[in-house]
Amino acid sequence: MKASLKRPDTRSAVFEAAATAFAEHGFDGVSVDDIAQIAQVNKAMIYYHFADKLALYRAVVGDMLDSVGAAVTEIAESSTSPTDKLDRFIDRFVRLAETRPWFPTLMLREISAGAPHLDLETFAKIRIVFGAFAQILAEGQTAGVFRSVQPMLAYTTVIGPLLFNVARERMAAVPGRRNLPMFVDIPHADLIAHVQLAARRMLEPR
Amino acid sequence: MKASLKRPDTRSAVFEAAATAFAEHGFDGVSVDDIAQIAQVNKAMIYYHFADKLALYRAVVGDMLDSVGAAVTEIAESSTSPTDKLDRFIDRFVRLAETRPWFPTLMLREISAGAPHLDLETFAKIRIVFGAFAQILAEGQTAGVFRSVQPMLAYTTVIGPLLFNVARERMAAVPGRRNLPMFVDIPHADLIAHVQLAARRMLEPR
DNA sequence: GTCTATACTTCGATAGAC
DNA sequence: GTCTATCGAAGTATAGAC
Repeated sequence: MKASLKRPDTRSAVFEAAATAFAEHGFDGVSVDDIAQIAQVNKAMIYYHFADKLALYRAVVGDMLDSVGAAVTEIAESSTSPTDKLDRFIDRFVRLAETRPWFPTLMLREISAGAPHLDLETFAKIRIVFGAFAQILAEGQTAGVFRSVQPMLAYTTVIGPLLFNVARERMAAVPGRRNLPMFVDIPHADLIAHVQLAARRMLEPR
Repeated sequence: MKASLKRPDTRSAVFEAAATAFAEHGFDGVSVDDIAQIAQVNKAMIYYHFADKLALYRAVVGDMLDSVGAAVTEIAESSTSPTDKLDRFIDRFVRLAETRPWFPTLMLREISAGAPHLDLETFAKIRIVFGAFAQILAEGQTAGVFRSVQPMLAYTTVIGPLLFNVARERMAAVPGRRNLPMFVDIPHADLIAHVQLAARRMLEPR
């Protein structure tokens, strides 16, 4: 008995192929033909499951942001000290980036370009991530363990170094650059410890 | 008497048009036709002055890096305290970004993409910028006013937030996003003061 | 749901006249 | 140095058979 010609997982095959390809080469750098080839799917099927290239892209970004938002919200609402929550926020961010390497890469590319492919719906998801951070910050300020800072400046100080390091690792991945002193290998444990320390000192009340 | 048909400034017109356009839309997002139109120059003239699109791009990036490298090297070699040099490094970086808005934007885009358009010659210029920072750091460590840190981690902590904020400002520039809480206006003076404070605290020996 | 074929557009680059 | 015209490749999207 022959198996059904239907492939119920066509959509997810397209989805995963798009996620990795977009992260690697950006929105403009990936053609729909590329995605079809990676997913082992006919190109017309992509247009059957998604309205167009942009809708597919937004689906990928939105899905990632939902995961990250849920993860950091859980940390913000857990029952430890604000300082510990901050440490865990940083740690979780780096660990998520290890599990889904395309997530920080894709987001970094997008925001560096001025986020031309994101709509307000996507920004609402981003806001949840920032909101979790701001919640931790406010809790610490109320408790008197954090000083008063503009939340976005504090967020910038934490996320900026993490994203910059993602970019550094990506640049180092190109053959022939490994020996450049800029691209020394920095273990993620060191990165996490350093950002945690810098964040804690930044927020110390004096 | 008719003026000469020659336009000795054709090359620089192309150069400036390319700089702003590449920063705004990235390498792939700008066509040679676009540059020709902005510069009010015939497209074939671009290929007369530059080998190809990539060579033009690298010329733009290289020129910017030369300027920044010279500026920060001057600071590193000046005769003030390491702490003051660090403050001035941060201040100068933001001020240069104001004078030539396309510089940080373009660099951020490029490194976010994994720097696929940069060659080793360009990395040598980048290294000069990082080298100036590392020199300030080492001087402070020798003097005992800075703690021991991996230079690239320290650099990341300073540059990361600055570049992240550039991206934030660019995203906020799109109509309809201004009212989003993520995109509150942060005066550059506040940004500078905040990063200076965070950097100083990060490097405090304890 | 799946595939082939193709219409339509944009882009990088060059040939060759002046 | 300057310009016109154009080639050839690549990309998005759709029409329409099965």
